[in-house]
Amino acid sequence: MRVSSSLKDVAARAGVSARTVSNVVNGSARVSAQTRLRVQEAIDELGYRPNLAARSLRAGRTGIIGLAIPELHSPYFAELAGLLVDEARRRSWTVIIDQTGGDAEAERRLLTGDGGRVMDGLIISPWALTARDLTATARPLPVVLLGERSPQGMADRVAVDNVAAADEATGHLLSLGRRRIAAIGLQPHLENGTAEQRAEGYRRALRRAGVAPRTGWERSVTALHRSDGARAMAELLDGGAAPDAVFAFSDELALGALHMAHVRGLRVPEDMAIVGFDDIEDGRFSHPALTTVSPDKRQIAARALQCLADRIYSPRNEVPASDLTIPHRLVVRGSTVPAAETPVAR
Amino acid sequence: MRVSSSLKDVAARAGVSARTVSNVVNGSARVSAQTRLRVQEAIDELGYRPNLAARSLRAGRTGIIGLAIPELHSPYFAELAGLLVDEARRRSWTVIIDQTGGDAEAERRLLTGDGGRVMDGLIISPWALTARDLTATARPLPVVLLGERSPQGMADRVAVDNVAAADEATGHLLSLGRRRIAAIGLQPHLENGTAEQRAEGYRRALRRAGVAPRTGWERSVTALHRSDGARAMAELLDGGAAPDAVFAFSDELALGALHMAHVRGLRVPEDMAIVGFDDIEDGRFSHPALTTVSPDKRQIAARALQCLADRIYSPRNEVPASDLTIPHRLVVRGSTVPAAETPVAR
DNA sequence: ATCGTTGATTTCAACGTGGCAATACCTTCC
DNA sequence: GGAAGGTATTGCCACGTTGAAATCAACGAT
Repeated sequence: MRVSSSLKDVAARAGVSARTVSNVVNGSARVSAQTRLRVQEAIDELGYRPNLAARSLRAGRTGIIGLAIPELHSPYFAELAGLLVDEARRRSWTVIIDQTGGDAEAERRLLTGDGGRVMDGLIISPWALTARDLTATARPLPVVLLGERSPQGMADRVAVDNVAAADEATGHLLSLGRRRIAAIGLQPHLENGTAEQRAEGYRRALRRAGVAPRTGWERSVTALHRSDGARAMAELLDGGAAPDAVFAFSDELALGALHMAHVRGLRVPEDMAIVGFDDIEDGRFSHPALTTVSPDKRQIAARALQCLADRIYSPRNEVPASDLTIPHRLVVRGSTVPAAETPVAR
Repeated sequence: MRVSSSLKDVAARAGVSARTVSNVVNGSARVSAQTRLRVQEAIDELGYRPNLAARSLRAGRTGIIGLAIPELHSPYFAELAGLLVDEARRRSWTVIIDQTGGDAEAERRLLTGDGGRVMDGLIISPWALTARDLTATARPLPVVLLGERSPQGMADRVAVDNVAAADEATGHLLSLGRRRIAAIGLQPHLENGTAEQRAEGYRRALRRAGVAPRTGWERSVTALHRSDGARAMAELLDGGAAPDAVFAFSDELALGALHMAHVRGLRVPEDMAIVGFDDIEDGRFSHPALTTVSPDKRQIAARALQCLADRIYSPRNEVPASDLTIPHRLVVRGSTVPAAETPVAR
C-alpha cells in the first residue's frame, strides 16, 4: 500500500507531466489557470504532500537549523528556545534542538556534523566549548554563537554586554548601601567566558566604589542550577562574616540562594539582598520577587536568526564575523527593595 | 568548490565501488578487513559525512520524530522535552520540537502533515485538540498522545491516572484537617480532558469525606501560567469566605497562587495549604517548597518513545492502541506541612 | 580438472524532486 | 500564408544513497 503519493501520481491523475505539478506546487513557472486548477484538484484528492527528503537532496538545503543548548529544562534556555522556534517558523525553518549537557564532546560532534549533515546552520550556546574547537574544525556550516565569544571572529556572535550588566547589578546593590556583597556563579573549571565576564563586572563595580574584594566571597559553582545556588549561599553563611547582599550570575542560582536564605531564617531583602541574571519567569513569582538583569531575549532570538539567514543565503565566507550586543536592563523587584515599594507581578 | 564529498568520491579515492563504501559505513554486508581499512582512510581524509536527505529518500525514513507541546517555556513541558530528547538520542532519533501554543489549527496542521512529511512519528501533548481532529485525518503517521485520551483508541496514549492523582492530592489536604478546599485550574472553554479529570478526582475526594462542594471554589483559568494562578487566588480571597487550602492543577498555577498568598499576607501552610501537580524543579525551591503530585516523567518519556518505535518499525495498523498509565506519587513539602517537619530541598 | 559453495565486491536501478533546455501551442503582425 | 514572439508545457537528467541481483575470486570436495 502506498502511504503517500508523489508528483508522478498527481501528474497522472491530472493528465499533465510531473514537471508541471512541480511548477504548480512551487509557483516557479507560469502555469495556466485552467491547468493549475486541475492539478490542484488532483493534489487535494490524493492528499499529496511534497517529500522533503527528495527536495532537500535536489536543492542541497534541508530547511532545518540546529539549536544546541546545554539543557532544555533550564528555564532561561527553555524560554530562549521557545522564542527561537517561533522566530524560525516565521522564516519557514524547522528547528532541531540538541542538548549538549555541558559536554564538550557533544558540542564538538555537532560542529563537525558527525552522523551526517542535516542542518543548514547552527545556533549554539557553548558551555564547555573552547576557542580551539571552533578553529580546529573545517566547517562549511554557518554558526551563530550565543553568549560566548569566538576567537578571531570565527563565527557570528549575539550576546549582552556581560561586563556592563554585571557592573550595573552590583552597582545597584552598592547604591542601596550594601558593602558586603558576595558573588555566586564563577566557573573556573570551564573555559566559559561568560562567568568570567560577569565576575569582571562585579569586581569593577566594587573597585569603583572603593570596596575591597574579600576572599571567599566569590563562590564557584559546578553548574547553574538552583541547588548550586543554595549550596553556595549555605557556604557563605557558614563561612564566618556573612555578606549582606549577593549577586548571582543566573536567576536559577539566585533562586537557590533565596531558598537557602529563607531556610536559615534570613529576611530578604532586609538581611540579605539578592540580584540575579536572566529574568526568567520564576523570578517574577518568587517570594520576594527577584531583582534581575533582563536581557532582551526576543531580540537575541531575532538577531541570531537574522545572522544565520545572512550566512546561509549569501555565504560570504570572507566577511568577518559580526558581534552583536543585545540591550539589557536591570529590573528591580522585592529581593533588593522591600515589597511595598515595588509593584506586584502582573 | 565542493563543500562535501559523496560516496562516489570516497569510492574513487579508495579504489572500490560506491556500494562497498556504503557497506563500510553501514556495516550492512561483509567487507574484508583490508578493504574496510582502505575505505576508512579515504573517509577520514575526505571528511566524508553521509547525506541524510539522500539516505532518507532511499530508505523512506527520516530518523526524525516530532514533539508537539503547547509551549516550551513552561517548565513542565521543558523538563519533559529534555527527557524525550535524551531518550530519542539513545535510539538515534532526532527530535523536532513544535510549539502549538494551544492553537488548535497548529495541532491539526501537524497531524495532517501540512508542509511536507518530515517526521517518522509524532508525540503530541494536545491542548485544544479534540476527538474529531484525530479521526478526521487519514494519518499514516504514527502518533503517541501525552495526557489527553484519544477516542476509540485512535492512537497510543501515555498518561498518569489524573482522577486518582487528584483524589490523592485532595485527600492529603483533607487528612491534614482542612475542610475548606478550593480547586484552581478548570478549563471549561477547552475540550481538554485533563483538567476535567483532575476536577473529578477533586470532587470525588470531597464527596468521600462528606465535604459539600462550594460554588465559587472551583476556579477556571484561561492558561496554566503562574499569573493565572495568582489571579485565581486573588479571586478566592476577595470572594467572601476564604478557603484554607487550594489544590492547583499544575505547579505553575500553584506557584502563582503561593505568590498571591504571600502578597496578601497569608502564612503558608498555616493559613493556606497549597498542593500542585507536575513536580517541576521550581517547586522544590519555592518558599515554602511545594507539595505536589509527581508523575514519573522519565518513564513517560521512555514509554512514549517505546510506543512510537513499535508503531514505526512494525506498522500493525490493526492492533488497537495501547493506553499506558504511568505511576505517580504525592511529594509532601512545606506548602502543606510546616517546614520543620519536611527536609530541605537537596 | 570440474563443479559447487561461500564470501567479497560490483552493477544496475530507483527513491521524488527541481534545473535546464527543448518543444508544442497560440497570437499577432506583415 | 508565413515568420516572429510569446506563453505553456514537457523530457531528460542529476542529486547521494541503498536494495536486489549479478559478477568475480577463492577454495574444498568430488
